[in-house]
Amino acid sequence: MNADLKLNPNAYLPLRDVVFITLRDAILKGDLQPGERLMEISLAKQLGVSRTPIREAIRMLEKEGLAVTEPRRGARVAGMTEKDLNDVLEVRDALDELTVKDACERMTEEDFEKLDKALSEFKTKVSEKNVKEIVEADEAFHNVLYEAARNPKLFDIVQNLKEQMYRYRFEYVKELSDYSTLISEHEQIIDGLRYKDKDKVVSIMHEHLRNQVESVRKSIIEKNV
Amino acid sequence: MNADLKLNPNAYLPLRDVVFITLRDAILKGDLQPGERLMEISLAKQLGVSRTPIREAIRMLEKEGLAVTEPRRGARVAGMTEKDLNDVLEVRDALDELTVKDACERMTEEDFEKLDKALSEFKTKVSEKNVKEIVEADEAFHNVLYEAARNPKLFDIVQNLKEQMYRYRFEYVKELSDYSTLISEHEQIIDGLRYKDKDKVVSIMHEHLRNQVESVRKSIIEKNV
DNA sequence: TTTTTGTTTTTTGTGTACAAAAATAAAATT
DNA sequence: AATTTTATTTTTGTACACAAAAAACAAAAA
Repeated sequence: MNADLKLNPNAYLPLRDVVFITLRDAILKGDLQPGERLMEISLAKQLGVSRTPIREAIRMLEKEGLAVTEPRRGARVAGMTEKDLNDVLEVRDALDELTVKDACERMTEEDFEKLDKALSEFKTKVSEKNVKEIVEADEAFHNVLYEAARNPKLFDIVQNLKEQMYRYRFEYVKELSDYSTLISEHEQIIDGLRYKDKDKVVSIMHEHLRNQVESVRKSIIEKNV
Repeated sequence: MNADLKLNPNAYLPLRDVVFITLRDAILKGDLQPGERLMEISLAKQLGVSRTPIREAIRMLEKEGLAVTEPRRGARVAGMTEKDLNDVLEVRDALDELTVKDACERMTEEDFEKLDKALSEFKTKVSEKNVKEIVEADEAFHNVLYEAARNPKLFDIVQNLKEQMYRYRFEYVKELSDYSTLISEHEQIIDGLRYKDKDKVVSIMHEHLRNQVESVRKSIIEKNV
């Protein structure tokens, strides 16, 4: 029943961090399913560590919204309702707007190079039609923007929001029959940034996310029934 | 040197949570200053608990951005640069916009009653000219909005951002010679919400925050020199 | 005086033991 | 058979012990 977990052997990090990363990845990959219990002794045995680092990792997962604990009843992998997902997407939309506004003002030539590179990489992956790689390339593209915004607080929050909906990251790509709109939107974003046309970039960005929202929403309804 | 901490005796909560709340409050109140070390044994002794709950609390503080830890060197109370504060305020501005947009659509009659009440309370406190109470009333007013937005994810993030700049919460009020603009802005927000005039509410909200930003920025420059 | 080196102390990292609470299973009662 | 009661087991909550790393200090050398 339990996916057999293996410690991500990042030496030089305290055990709690290694455990945290291991558990987080297991949750994100779906090896640990929503609702599944996170039992200290069992996890400790599986990972070959004591309970102490497990507990600390659980506290961290809690704060990241990936685990929920009831006192005296232990922790579980956090689940997501459709409402939760909507809430997250709403916030993300607002922060994506901020991101591109900031990026408009702060993009360097180096950032543009990265962005161009990310776009051509994205096009390549699209032509190869491998969903997983398309998604990764899409994320890479957007991560360039998040970094170009040069606001670490913003960056952290967005990363966390992405984490919370990581399970659904394939859905919006899986659904599409052709990816030309996706590519065109990316191109338009770059264009808008080049000409520092905030209004344009913002509106494309919103449109870009709205498309995702619909497909993800459909899939979560299926999954939760 | 160290403020003597006392356990916030919230029975029925696990010790780690009690410790967490105690430490968080101490940091927010300034009893624990930025940069100050959070030493496990010392804290454990002061609070009369063992190191285990202390460690878990520290992990939680870390994730909330209130503490920073270096491996093998322990944790410190997180500090804030001017850049950090700007970053936080930028995000808050974006989320305040989302908040009032949501509130516009979702406000119930009950919410309006709460808001009216909060406003008149605010006016009372202003007339009494007690800065601390004015700030609290102001926060209460805004919290009504955050709740009226009915987006718990948004709510949590905003609360965390507020926490990070808690130290500076007095500054924008202290600076003002008269509070009439503050009151008028609150009134205009209510008006805009009543008529569901999103654009109006959003622009007032931005203006409202911009005023704060300036005073807070001034004060942080002073404090950090 | 300044730098270097070695020793001691402090502090964190990790594991384990024991107590208390909750969940589960088994027995007893209706 | 259904329900309550009582053991039993599991699991968390908390404390403590020991090892290892880092910091602080002191003594010796330049």
